[in-house]
Amino acid sequence: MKLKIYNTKSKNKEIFKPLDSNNIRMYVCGPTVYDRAHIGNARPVVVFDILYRLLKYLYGEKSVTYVRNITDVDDKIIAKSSAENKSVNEITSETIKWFIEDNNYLNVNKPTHQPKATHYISQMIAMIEVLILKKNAYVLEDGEVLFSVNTFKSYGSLSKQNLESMIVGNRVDIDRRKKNPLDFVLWKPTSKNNIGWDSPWGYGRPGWHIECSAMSKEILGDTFDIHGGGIDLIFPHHENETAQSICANNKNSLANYWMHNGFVNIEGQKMSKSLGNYLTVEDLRNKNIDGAVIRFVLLSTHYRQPLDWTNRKLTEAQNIINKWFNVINNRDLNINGIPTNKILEALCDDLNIPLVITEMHNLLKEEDYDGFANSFFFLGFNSNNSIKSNNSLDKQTINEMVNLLIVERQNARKNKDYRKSDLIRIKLEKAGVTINDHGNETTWSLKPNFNPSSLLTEN
RNA sequence: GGCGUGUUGGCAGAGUGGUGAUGCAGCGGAUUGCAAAUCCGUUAACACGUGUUCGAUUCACGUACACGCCUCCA
Repeated sequence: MKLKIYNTKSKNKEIFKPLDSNNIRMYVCGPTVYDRAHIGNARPVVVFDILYRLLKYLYGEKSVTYVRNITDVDDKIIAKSSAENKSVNEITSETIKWFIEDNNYLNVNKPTHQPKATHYISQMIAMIEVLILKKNAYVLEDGEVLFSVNTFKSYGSLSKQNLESMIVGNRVDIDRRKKNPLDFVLWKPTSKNNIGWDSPWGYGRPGWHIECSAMSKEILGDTFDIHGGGIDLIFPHHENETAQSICANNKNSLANYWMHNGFVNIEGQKMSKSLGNYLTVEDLRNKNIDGAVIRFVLLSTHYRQPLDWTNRKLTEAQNIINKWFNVINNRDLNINGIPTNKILEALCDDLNIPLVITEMHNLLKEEDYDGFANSFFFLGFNSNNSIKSNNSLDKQTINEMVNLLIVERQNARKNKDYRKSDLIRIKLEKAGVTINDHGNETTWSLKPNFNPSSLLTEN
């Protein structure tokens, strides 16, 4: 089966041809760690998790290297550290911990490498030195190093911009010291009491773009297969990154395929702290919304389109995941981890996950429960949490508690004490337990928002 | 001003040059003590205009509207 990927570079869907099919290399821009991850951060994490799973399936578990970096030096981090009177390291290590917890909650596979920028300072310095030597960069009097955009003739080719119109655009800062207003920072001088490192140009810290160039080179090599990230990164971040890497490495290309995911809106509006519609993964966890439900919503719109996060969608997703859980939990299944062909075909068509979801519905209609379950696990909907994470009760205790109430209700029904049986049902429903009566038999299942605490209270 | 994306039924959301997905909601039915869940059936759409074509929602051009990027941002 051939994987097709929409390549930002060519603006076309292309058949994916790896540089080396025994060593597929993918780099995705990860978080700047200064705050809790919002659902906009979670989208690329989940989308590229699916791609990672797919690549491993197509080329072999050990043939895929997936790098997702962590930016742990940056103005926002420094601002937060001084605002909260904590060290940069305290801020970043705490945020990284949150990020990992959120990812686990969403059942995201761990990338092969999660390099931190601060661990690659010497590689960045080395790369900047090469760029200066090759006259692609220049040093200002105060020790600031800038990349010279004019020295790279393909500058703008990834984002389809041309230099003149960008400069005409009114928002480029006019720094007279720059040879071209678009020249960007490689190394930024700073005072000794700030976080920084010694360099040939004095004490300072790296510019934003150079870290990805240095880390991808170190871990994946000069040229690799796939580079991903949010659509907003196309310009300037990825444009600058390619420019640096191509110049420093003397290669034609940094990544062969560039993939960009669309933004997340909330109820039709851009998410922002000032609008008060800022939604983090943690917020959803606190509401007991299952990771699989969040995952479902994030995947229910094609990754290149904008995704509108709405309450209505969340409810729909909850119902679907609930139904899927029931299928998985109430059957003997043959699990081999292999999704069906139609699911794979949809995934291979530039990750058409909405179509994948349609196929999941079809599998249930066709009563192909094994195919369904294997696809379900492949897509990572086998979340974790409904029982474990939101309480200290173990599965057995919950079973006993629920079964006790079920028996009580059945007895009430036999005695035609429907008032009592209805009360028990309502109580269970409130706790997130769904009752299914089939003739004389009653089965039950847990909803994604199962919360046993109300089972413990008396009526 | 430049670059880019989108406009599909009540809502969400794929896709296709000819047989008009899928989910939710709606409607009709089965089942049920009542529900829920489940199952069966069913209504309903392709922004507008011109062109290409035997035939366009699907291709081309234009118009309108919406959104994103060009500054930190996933």
